Amino acid sequence: MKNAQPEKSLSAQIADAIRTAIVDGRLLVGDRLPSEAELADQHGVSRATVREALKRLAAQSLIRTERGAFGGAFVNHLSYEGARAQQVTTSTLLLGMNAISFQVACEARYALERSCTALAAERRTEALLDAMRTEIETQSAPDLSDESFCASDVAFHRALVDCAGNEVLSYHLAGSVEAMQPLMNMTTFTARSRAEIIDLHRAIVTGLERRDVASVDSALATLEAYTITLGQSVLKARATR
Amino acid sequence: MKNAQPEKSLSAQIADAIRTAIVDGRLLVGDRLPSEAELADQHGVSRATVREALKRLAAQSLIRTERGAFGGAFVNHLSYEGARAQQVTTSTLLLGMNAISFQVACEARYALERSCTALAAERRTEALLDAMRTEIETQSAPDLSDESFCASDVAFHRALVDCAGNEVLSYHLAGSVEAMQPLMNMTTFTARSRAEIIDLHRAIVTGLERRDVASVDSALATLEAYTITLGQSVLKARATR
DNA sequence: CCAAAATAATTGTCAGACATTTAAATGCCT
DNA sequence: AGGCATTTAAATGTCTGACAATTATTTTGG
Repeated sequence: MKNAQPEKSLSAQIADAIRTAIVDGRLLVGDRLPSEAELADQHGVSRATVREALKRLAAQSLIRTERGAFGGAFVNHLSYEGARAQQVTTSTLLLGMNAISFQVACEARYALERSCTALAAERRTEALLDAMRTEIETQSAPDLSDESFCASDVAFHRALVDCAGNEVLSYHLAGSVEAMQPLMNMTTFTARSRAEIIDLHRAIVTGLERRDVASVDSALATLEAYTITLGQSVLKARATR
Repeated sequence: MKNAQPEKSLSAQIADAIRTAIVDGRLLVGDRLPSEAELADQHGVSRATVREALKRLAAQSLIRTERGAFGGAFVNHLSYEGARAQQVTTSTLLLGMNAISFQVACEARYALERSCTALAAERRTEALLDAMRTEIETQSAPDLSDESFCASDVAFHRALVDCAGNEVLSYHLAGSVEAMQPLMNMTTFTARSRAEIIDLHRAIVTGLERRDVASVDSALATLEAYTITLGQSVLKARATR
């Protein structure tokens, strides 16, 4: 295995070195890196170059910097929330830049979401079911804006994946589903289609209450099919306009 | 909604401004940003500060820089590969830092992977089935190292998710599954356990050939259960040592 | 003993310089 | 006119040295 790119910038090389040290565990969460001046000495470069390297790492949330005496750069604790937020921005950008068809995105979204149904039916808690019921209430308000409806929809599905009681699964699913939300939001919702969606949400909650995996799964499948037809009719309307 | 942190560093503020411009579509893929000197003028800061901002964006693969006349910073095209690589490093770090139990990770991994079975059975191609058969051959070599066995295992599962024929789904699943690989690799494989795993891989391929969703799904479920027992026995062996 | 002030360490920012890279413009020779 | 070598200009990459701002610690004064 050869070195591939010996012509990378110094700041990138230094960032890579530190990143590797963190990933390999030579630097642990909370550890303080040497000061910028020391790092500059160690690597034989100027402080400006070290700073650019540190900014790269900060952009990935791998480190944070604190000012003042005994400040410096510290290895960050990466939280689920932080990691998810990063994943969402990356995925959202990816989908936005690659002209994904609505149907493909929709298929992926529901395929992913359905991976939690079995666990969710088994482990759902009253608290999460209540959260889902509350969102259904919200969605039923007649004068709700499209944005608010979508936001509540996201919250509903978020609660659904949390029902699986597996934080790793929640992290991946919430990130994937949320990243696709901008594509999902292409559709505008009529009162008729909202009613349809809310009915399916009710079916999901009922299925979870009864621990009936099949009915939850089929409600999600119906929701997927319905969302795709909604999307297609929106596209058709735009084409003939 | 208030501004939360008006005391963010200038380089972070400038990075945010440019990032927002990219995400909002005011800067398109391939567009060239103003030169560092121009950006410094526009924002009323020094070139060093602008450079730190640009390095932050480069770390997220949002831009790339080219040297020379008519070089500069260009908005990047985010590829599936690039996005997946970023997702894997973030997720790997997250899991490594949060002391995830083997069982929880395993459960999440297989739950996610099973989300592609229905589509995979429907759409599998001969090319991908062949790729999976080839990996099974590789895994059957008696003098294979544990690392090579794991690598082939990843390739096998990668081909499986690709069978679903949905690039968005492949992206999310491949990233999620790959991120959990380090945790999966805790286990060491005896000849006996390898044979067991290979048998299940064969069952998966056979199921896909016959477009038999249920048998693929049950093979994955068995594989999950077997992997968990393997992990537990490894833990037990370590505890009593 | 406590509070205020000085101190020191460290990051954040700036200004200017030089090195390096690269595409385009120029000039020269055939 | 056309092709090849050279020069030029625009840009990023790096270095140096300085100062500002922040903050934990130490010192000082009452």
